[in-house]
Amino acid sequence: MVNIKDVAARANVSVGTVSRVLAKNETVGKELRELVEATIRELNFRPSGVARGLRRSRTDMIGLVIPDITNPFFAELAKHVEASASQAGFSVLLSITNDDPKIELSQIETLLRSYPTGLIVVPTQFGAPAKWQSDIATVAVDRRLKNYPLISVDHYAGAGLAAQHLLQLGHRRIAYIAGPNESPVSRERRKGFLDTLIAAGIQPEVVEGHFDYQSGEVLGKHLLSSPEDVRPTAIATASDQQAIGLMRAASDLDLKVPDNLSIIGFDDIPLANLITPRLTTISQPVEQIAARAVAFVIGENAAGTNAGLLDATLVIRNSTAAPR
Amino acid sequence: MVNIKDVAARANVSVGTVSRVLAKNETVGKELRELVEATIRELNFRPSGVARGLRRSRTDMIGLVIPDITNPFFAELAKHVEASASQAGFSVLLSITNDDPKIELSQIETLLRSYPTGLIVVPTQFGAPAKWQSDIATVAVDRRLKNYPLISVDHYAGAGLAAQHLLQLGHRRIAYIAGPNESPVSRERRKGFLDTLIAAGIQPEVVEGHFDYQSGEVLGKHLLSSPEDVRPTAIATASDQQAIGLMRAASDLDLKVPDNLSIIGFDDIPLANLITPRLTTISQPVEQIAARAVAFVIGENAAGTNAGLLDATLVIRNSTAAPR
DNA sequence: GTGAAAGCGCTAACAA
DNA sequence: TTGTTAGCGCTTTCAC
Repeated sequence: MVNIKDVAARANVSVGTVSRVLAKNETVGKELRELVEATIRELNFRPSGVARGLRRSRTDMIGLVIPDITNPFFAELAKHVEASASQAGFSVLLSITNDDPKIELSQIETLLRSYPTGLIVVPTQFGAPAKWQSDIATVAVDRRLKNYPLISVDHYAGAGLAAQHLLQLGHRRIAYIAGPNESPVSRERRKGFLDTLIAAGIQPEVVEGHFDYQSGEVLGKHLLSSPEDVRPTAIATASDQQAIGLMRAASDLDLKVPDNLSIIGFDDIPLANLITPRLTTISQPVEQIAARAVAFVIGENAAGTNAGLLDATLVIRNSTAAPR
Repeated sequence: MVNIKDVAARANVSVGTVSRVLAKNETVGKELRELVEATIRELNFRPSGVARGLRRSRTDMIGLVIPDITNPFFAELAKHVEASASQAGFSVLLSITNDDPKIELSQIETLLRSYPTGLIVVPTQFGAPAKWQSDIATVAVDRRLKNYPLISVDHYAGAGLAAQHLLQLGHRRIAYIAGPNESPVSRERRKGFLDTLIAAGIQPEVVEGHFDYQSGEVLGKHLLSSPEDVRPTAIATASDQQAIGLMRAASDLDLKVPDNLSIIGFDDIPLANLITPRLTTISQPVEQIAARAVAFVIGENAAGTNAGLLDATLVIRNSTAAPR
């Protein structure tokens, strides 16, 4: 492989000069700069990020640690993190924890060996606080992690939006399919939903499961099995995946959505807009979350782009309507 | 940060010995080895992968280059690649090309700066052959890339399986929703499907679009708009996403699946098993593909685990039935 | 504005 | 079996 020395020799300059050109250092004279640039192209010189990283004790990489890349929300997050990162000249090291704290720990230990500039992590939902530590810039996304700054949608307020929407449509028999109670995110969404409803004098039935399709279907069947006069006219879920599972349950029971049942989800995954009927849901600003997380860890967090809670928005589509 | 020298000093051994312990080199005496291991733990020593990489001209990373992480098939692939890689002690550098050859080129150039041990790439579908080059182990997945070994399902035979299934159910008026004709994968699937049908004396109607939900829906509406006596009783698609879009089209036209229309997809994405009705489809051995790709680039390709075409399997679920 | 040179933390070749 | 040491390819002082 051709290295910086080859380039220097070929261009009859010192390696220092080549390095300065690489760094877009302004102090290099115009002629020399152009000569060096030409030589770089001519020799097809590809600077070693590894040597650079060793010297600077920091590579142009950011570690992204997520529980599950097949979850559409995290896939979306990864997509935008990668886009922001590569925009800024950084590579992303992907690590998948499967929501297992043990794996999270060892994965992060491995990541740290590469001297990344920063770490963006969606922590595992359960279990003890992670016990790794390092002094590199770290930000938590979606879920709280120790004292690291958190970038996330406002789950509480977002769920409140969903409740309000159902209320405004005139629903009174409302049920809620929650996520696991051990998950803080799940608790916040649930509380946001319930608080709003209770403030309106309504006490919804709440069932609890996982965030996945399966849970939505199973719990949905349960909720919808009651006699028509007590059966909920609207069900909100803690995730779009649950909502989609719920739709399936409704269809199995010959219930028309939204005629016989209104459904509202949470997350606004791409699929939400593709199923029939299109799902009314609470949208997370994923792209913004990703951009902020990246900006934060690479130190570009200008004032105003700090960590913090971002607003969710209500996206009204075809799965909700007034009760009949 | 504590380094190998600190460990050596603390344990009163040479750095060479520490390095050998790190490398699990058997030639280190038991006592010394244990002493060093204890010291490593005591000092919380985390060896620098960067220094190691520089010295060896190769890091314990593999680059994964895919068009779109939000595509369920690629997400699944990424998941298993990450699992296999971290199993073997490798990190994965994720790169997303958005199916843009320009981006692919620059992303790969960036990846190469990190001296990865290997590259697993799902090349962009269209455009000229990529013009980057390097001497590190590279394998193409799903789609052909120059002369690199290809690991992929047998698209042609897989599509043939779908055709056979429809034939066996008794369908005669069959249509096919293909992927873009510029995509070799798309062409193989289409040819596999058509060849089988034509051999049975049937000439299906073929429409062409993209691999996404949208295309399935739009093209499906078109196919299903013909009068009932000429309308296809079964439609196969080049992807599950198209099949799901097609289901939506059918539902909009009040056609029951599989009573009035049989649908068979391709890929077996997780969602295929969750929608209503569950989708009959051709399953790709994604996990196996990922494992082989990783084994190949890290040089563990023992005889028998070579690159090559893997078998697709027919997964019969509820979206196909005999015509009425 | 440019060159010279030290050194980042490891590995591997060689010596003992 | 263990120690010593050169050097991987860069960046960054320090001179000039």
